[in-house]
Amino acid sequence: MSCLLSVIVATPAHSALGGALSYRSELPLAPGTLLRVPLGRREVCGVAWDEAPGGPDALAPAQLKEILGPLEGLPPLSAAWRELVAFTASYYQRSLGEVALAALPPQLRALDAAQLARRLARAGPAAAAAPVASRPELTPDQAQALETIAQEPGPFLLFGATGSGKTEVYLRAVEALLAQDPGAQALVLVPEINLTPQLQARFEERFGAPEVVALHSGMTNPQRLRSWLAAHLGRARIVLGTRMAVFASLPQLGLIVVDEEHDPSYKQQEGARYSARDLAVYRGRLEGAKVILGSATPSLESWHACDRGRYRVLEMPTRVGAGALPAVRIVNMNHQPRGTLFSPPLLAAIGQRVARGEQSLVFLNRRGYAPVLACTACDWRSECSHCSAFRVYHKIDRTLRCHHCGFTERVPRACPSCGNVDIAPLGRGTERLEEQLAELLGDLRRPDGEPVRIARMDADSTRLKGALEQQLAQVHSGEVDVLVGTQMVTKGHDFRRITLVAAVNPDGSLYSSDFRAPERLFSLLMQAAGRAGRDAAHAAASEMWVQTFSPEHPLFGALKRHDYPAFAGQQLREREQAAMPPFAFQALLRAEARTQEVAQAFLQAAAAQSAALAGASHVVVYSPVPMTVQRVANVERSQLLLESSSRPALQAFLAAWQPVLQSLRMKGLIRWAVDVDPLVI
DNA sequence: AGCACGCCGACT
DNA sequence: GTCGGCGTGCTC
Repeated sequence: MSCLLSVIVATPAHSALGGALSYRSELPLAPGTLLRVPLGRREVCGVAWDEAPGGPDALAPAQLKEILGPLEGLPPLSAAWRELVAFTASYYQRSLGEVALAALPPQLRALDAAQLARRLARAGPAAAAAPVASRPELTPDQAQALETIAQEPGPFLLFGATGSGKTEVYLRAVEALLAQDPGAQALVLVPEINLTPQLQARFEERFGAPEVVALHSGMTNPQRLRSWLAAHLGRARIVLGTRMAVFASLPQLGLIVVDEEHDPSYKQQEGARYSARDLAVYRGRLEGAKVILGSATPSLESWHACDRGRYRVLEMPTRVGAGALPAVRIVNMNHQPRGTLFSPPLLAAIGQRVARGEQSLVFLNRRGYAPVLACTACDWRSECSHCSAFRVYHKIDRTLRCHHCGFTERVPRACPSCGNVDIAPLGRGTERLEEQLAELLGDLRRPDGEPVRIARMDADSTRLKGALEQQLAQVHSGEVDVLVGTQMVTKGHDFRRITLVAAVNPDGSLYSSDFRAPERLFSLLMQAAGRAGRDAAHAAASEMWVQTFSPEHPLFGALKRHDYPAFAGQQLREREQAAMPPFAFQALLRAEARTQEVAQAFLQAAAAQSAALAGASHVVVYSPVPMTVQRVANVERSQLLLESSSRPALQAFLAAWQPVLQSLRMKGLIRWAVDVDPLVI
């Protein structure tokens, strides 16, 4: 007598296969069991699901196929894990199977029974806990934060200045968890792959290497499977990873840390567009695990949640070791001659640092030599033929590269349009900044009499494997005097000798149409400022320089005082008046098509059929607008904004809208997707 | 998403 | 005469 089984498999949100499929099985299998099933002419991996088979659109039992069998030796995924997946699928408008299967290591699908058995055996028994290494004395701030974490349920927002020792709080919180229950597990999320090795080293040093595993997309498939199994079997105590790790199977989860919780990288930008930070909070509640969100510049969403008493804020305003935050100098570029790159006082300040053997960091959020190349005789610009964007001039290899689609060509000798040989770079990126800085500082000498050394660090210079580590080592060893870099250099790195940080041209984002631009810029500048004066011996003389044409902007006033609460308060008041997030809830319907007309027509049709849907009276449906970069790789993109003051109303609306969207078939439409709580509009 | 089937242009 | 383009449709 065979029984019926509900199984979810990896199907995209808008195929006809939305929910679970029914199969026959000789043996009853517990929900959460991983198994292999036939699907069409393929064999795919699936997960036994909770719902009873035989829904309204069920097939007759005789039409059902038999499962191929469970993945032997793997305990089922827990009810809490399944609930997290189910919530994610429903909240972000994707299919169960897509979310569940994307959350599992890819290699799990590829292994046969024998290979899996070998992997399971190799995962080995848990090693004995290593003795805890010596630990630094806690600051009063840290001790206070940890006491509150021990006593209250959370979630907590650890609002700690750069260098205030947030990592030590994470380490001690994990320590306390393991002291209370040696079998417990902790999940630690970081925004970027780059940041995992250094944090992993600190956790391994404290808890012993076998206790800690990493989980991020930079790992090979075998490595990922190994980490995943260690977590799933309860052998690893600490899982450290990027946003994808929020779905790690952790049967004994007791604590979740989200470091740099404000970082936009926590929002997945394709497939199910989830926010790992928001899901971490949800998961904590689901599993009774404490959640710590840490940041020096929290997201306004989290700050607002503290205002409303939903999160508990833990303040750590002082830097460890009496280091002071750098003095902020705002340079009014309106008083400089037109086209000035470095104002004389900034140049002098960098010169002084070089002479003293200290390091400076010059920050510009644009890689390449120049963002546009232009003909001086006609109106030719280095446009990309596949995208509505300019190709960036990279002088190093004399190429024009599109940063959206990757299209690369040699720089033409002469203007392709009129033949004029005089084509000139417009604007500047890190390559040009490095070159110009070398000219401006060329005569300077280090204390050892050697000429000044300037280095550049961005996605281009660190593309090769090991290059990032090598360049970081050069900075740490003092080989470099002035480091030019993009956003990449402002995150997390503990540069001990840097005493000056300069943002030469941060204005661009200030007047962008994105209402989150000031929040991001403030965070970026605070983060950058945090790179300076981390060594107490030089902290007093450390400076953060900002060159701007809008010195009166309130953002800079708050930055000068290192006053995040003032900035956040001002921004939240603006957002409240304008009824914007976090005072309103948004979703986007994005469409990609062969032509802009088709993309727009799809969105128009979707909007036209929305008025009668559940929740529609509480949802504002705006008009479709082309995306900022309208065409990428010859695909036209457009989007439709939805807004509501009620999250449940928006959710109900989106759920009711889904079948309508699926029924809209349009020639030339490539794909569409819903983005709930979008970060970029 | 895969993977089929199906119906129209340039090649051995 | 076939190889192959991607449009349409199905998968318990």
